[in-house]
Parts: sequence; structure tokens; C-alpha cells
Amino acid sequence: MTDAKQTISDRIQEQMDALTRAERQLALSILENYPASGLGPLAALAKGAHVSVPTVARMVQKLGYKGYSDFQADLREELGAIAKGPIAKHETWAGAAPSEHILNRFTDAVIDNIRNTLAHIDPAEFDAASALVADPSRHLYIVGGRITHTLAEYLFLHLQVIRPHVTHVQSTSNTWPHYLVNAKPGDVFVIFDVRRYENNTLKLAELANARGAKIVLFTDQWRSPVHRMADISLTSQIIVPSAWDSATTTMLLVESMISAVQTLDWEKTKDRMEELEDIFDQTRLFRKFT
Amino acid sequence: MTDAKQTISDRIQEQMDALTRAERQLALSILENYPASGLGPLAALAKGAHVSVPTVARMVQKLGYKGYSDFQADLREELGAIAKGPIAKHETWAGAAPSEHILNRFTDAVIDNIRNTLAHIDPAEFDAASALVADPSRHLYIVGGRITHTLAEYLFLHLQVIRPHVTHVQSTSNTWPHYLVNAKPGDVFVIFDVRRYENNTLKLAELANARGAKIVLFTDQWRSPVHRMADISLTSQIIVPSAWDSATTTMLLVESMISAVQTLDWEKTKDRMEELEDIFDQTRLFRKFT
DNA sequence: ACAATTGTGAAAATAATATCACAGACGACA
DNA sequence: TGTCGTCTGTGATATTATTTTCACAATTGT
Repeated sequence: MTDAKQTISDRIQEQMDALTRAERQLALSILENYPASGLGPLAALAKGAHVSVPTVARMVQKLGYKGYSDFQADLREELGAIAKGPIAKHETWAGAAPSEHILNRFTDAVIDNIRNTLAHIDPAEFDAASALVADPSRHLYIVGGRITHTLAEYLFLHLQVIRPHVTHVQSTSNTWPHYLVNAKPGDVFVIFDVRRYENNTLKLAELANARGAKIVLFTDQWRSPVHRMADISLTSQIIVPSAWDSATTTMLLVESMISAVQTLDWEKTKDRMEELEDIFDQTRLFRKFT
Repeated sequence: MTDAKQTISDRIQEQMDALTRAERQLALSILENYPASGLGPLAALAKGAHVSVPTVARMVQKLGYKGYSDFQADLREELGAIAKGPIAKHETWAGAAPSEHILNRFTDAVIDNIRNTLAHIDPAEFDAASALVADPSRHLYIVGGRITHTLAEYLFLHLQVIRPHVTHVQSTSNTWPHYLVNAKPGDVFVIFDVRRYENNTLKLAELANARGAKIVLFTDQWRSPVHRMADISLTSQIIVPSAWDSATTTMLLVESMISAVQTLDWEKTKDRMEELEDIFDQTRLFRKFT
């Protein structure tokens, strides 16, 4: 509403005129290396600004804090808010709903997950994974578990259009050993394994690994044990205000990968898509209009 | 290994495998609000990560620091270095990647989709839909199409735990007429239909509607023709830099709804979940830890 | 049943903060 | 130039907060 919270930096600048010489000197020193210097011990800050300890103590009180620790706590909070970035402010989207509404709380959490996930992903690894998945000379097996087989299938449905030799395997079914006997060294397994890691998935990964296959793993921040066998692990943060974990972030990664793979050989993808169009036309699966 | 300055974040990630469960939990907590959380008092950090004080003390030593203060000093130094460096501005999600990287472009688009979607959703409608879906006195049919059946199944798998009488129907299979004959007035159809609207789905909706069933529709911004029969339509924006549309936003809505429904009768959900736990224990489907 | 991990509660050691009194420095002003 | 009031630093001390460590019990996976 009224006062969007003022940064400490602002508050200091504002008070600047009301400060005395030594205090101003201190203030400038704080702003110079903001906010790191304010987060150290009081004595260090004093020394860095070439002022005395009591000067620091006196100033933070002048700024309206109960003490130096209070001041630091505020600084830390601000630092946390900065890191969260501008999008996290859901004033941006909270249309009609109050911010306590589950839609907003949930979305907040998901955006947070996305931000954290992206911050910890190595783009080179992502590209390497995409290249593996795109390589038509390798047979591609996509493996999902009890819940994650939905993501696996989503990936499968799209890759199927982009390239040949793609197989969807459900680790919870008992048919998967059949697929494994065909796996050759150099083939690629895309494995989904998130919390409530599944024994079947692990076994499958072990066998695939033993046969010399490459493994690309989609997992969560706690990392499935499969990651020890994986050539590349892509981890998502999946915490939401719910009894279950969120698959949205993983979905985002999957779609990004689809997009990346499709770009790697767009000409061929386009051709395949057009062929598929024709077939769909013939089956009248889709509506032509409205 | 030339040790060009390694960030603490890197160092933690690197050691991640050598860490134990509680330590990993702590590490993730540090990374989650990095670096702010590491700059507070040790006890606060421990509490925030839900681990004990000694665990924190043990871990910082494992990371090679003399003590927590030592660790903090390093964090502050790093923070100072960042601030000094090239004006690190945001809008790139994957910090390490250039903003043209597909990960960043895709995520930008998705965040945009989310924001737009939320802005246009009426929370009252969402709540009404949740209530319909949660009502155990109505049989619930969940319907998906060629691609969207993955979302449908995702919803199905979770609702199955929350309530009885849930059925997953694939509109592309030719078995769905069998389900329809059982449908009673007041039963609820949750229908997914996004671009490349499917004829089968429309027909199914028409029949369901004719039998007096309620329809909750998940669709995209262009709205499936099913919306004319739907009691409640939830529309997502689905544009991304890809040859295909994005399901991520729809997934977000689905998960939000799962969370909302579960909350409506949490006691019963909890009981059902516990029963399920037991069964899983017996089947040894899941690993207990690590 | 065993080994490893983790939490508990407590105590001791350390570090940091908050204050105080006082003296020197400085500028304002007569 | 001298006086005054304000500001500042010094050094010391009391107080509080934080870290560090310990032994032991509980838990968990193997």
C-alpha cells in the first residue's frame, strides 16, 4: 500500500544531513561497500571507516535501530529480498485474489522454485544433455516412476516427433527388462526420479549403466541416488505449500530441453512435423476450425 | 586445479556428495537464500534448516573453515566482491548463462505466462472448481487429449489419493463411451483441451453435458470450444519460444488445485495418505533414504 | 545387531555489543 | 583570543550473544 519498504541505503542517505562529521564518514563507508561491510562485526566496521566504536553505536541508534544487531538483521533481510529479485513481488500478478489465497501462495512458491533451480543449473551441462538427447544415432529411452511417468511421457510425446528411436519405459511396470536387453553402449537413458525415490528406477539405472548407456537424470534438490550413475543431473527445486511436491519446475526444464533439442536440427524437425500434420489430417483427430 | 576464486556456493555444491543427509539439508537451506542466511547467527541458520546447532558447526569444518565466524568472513568477502564486480543485473535466470540462452528465454516466457494467467483468473471460480472436484458425492472423470492426457493423469494420480470415485479417461482412446454410460447428473468432468482442440474431446464434453454432468475445463487463452458447455473454465497462457505450446502454466494450475482440494478435507486426505504409505511400505516400491 | 548420523541439553570459552566517564579537538562566537 | 558547547576518541567494564565442544541417547540404514 503506502510505504513500500525503504532500503537501509535510502534511510541513510535521507539522514545524511542530520549526521555529524564522523557519522557521515561512517555512513559513506557503509555505502561504499554495501551491504557487505555492515554485516561484519561492529568493531571491524568502525576500523574500516576510521571511526570509534561508540560512534557506530551512536549512529545506528540515530537511524532508529535498537542496536547494531538490530541494524544487521534488517540488512540481512534486505539482502534476502534483493536476491529474490523483482518478480517475486506478487503485486505484479495478484489480480483479484488476496495474497493468502492458495493460488498466490502456490505461485509464489513455484516462482521461487524456478528461480532457485535456474540459479543452480550449469548451462553447459544442460546443453550437453540436450545434445545427447538430440543425437539420432543413439537410441533414447525415457524412464519415469509412479508419478513422474507423466513427465516422462510428456517428453516422449514431443521427442517422438523430433527424432526416431525413442522409447518410453515405465519403471513401475514389469516390462522394462525387455527394453534393457536391447540397450547398446552409447544409448541414452533419460531418467526421472524425484522424492520417494523408487527402487525399480535405481535398479534400472544400474543395469543401464552397466551396459554402457549414458544417463541423463531429472531429479529434485535432494538428488536421487541415481545421480551417482548419471552422466548429467538436472535438479529442480520442488517445494510447495502442499502435501506433495511440485512437478512444475521439472516440467519447465523438460520443455526447455524440448525446445533446445528441436532447435538443434530444426530442418529435420520441421519435416517430421509436417508429415505428422498430414497423418493427423487424415485421422481427423483435430478440429480444423473453432 | 588452479584455484581461481571459487565461490562458497561452488564449494558447497562440490562437496554436496560428501555430505550426510542433515548436512545436505543444511547446505540446500544455505543456497536457498544465498548468501543472506549464512550471514546471520549460527543458531538461526540451524533453526531455518531444521537441523541442530552441532550439525552446522560440524559442516562448516567439513567445508574447510576453522569455525562459523571464519565461514561468515568468507561469505562477506564474496558478497563484497560481487557488489564490486560488473553491475550484476538480473533478468537472466540461469546466472551462468547469457540471456540469449534458451533456458533464460524460455523461463522468461513461462514467467510471463504465469503472470498473465494469474491476472485473469477469478479466484472465486477457482474455488468453485476446487469445491466441485473435492466433492466425494460426485463421481469424478478426468479427461485428457493426445498431449494433455499427461496432465490429466498427473491430476488423477493425486486426486486418487485424496478421494474415492475418480476415473481417468483418455479421449483419444475408443474406450471412453463405456465410462459415459455410467455418468450421472451432478457428476464432474475435468476436461483438458488446449490447442489442437480435439474432436473426440468435444464430443465427449457434449455427451457429458447432455447427461447433466458438471464440466470443469482446463484450456488455453484461445479457449477450446468445450468452454461453451463448461461450468467453469480455467484458461492458461501457453506461449513459449518453441514449436509447441507450454504446459507448465497449466501444470501450475493443476497443482494449485490439488493443493486446494487436499486442504478442503485435510483429515480425510491424511488418513488416506497414511494407508497408502503402509501399502507402499509393504511393496517396497520406495527407498527409505539416500 | 552394528555403525554412522543426528539431535539434545548443557557448560565453557570466546567474541561482540552496549555503556560509561572523561579528555582532547574543533568550530562558533563574542 | 578565550570561552562554550558539541563532537569524538580512549579505555575500561558490564552485559549479552554467540560459538564451540562435550557426552549421550535416539534414530536410521546396512
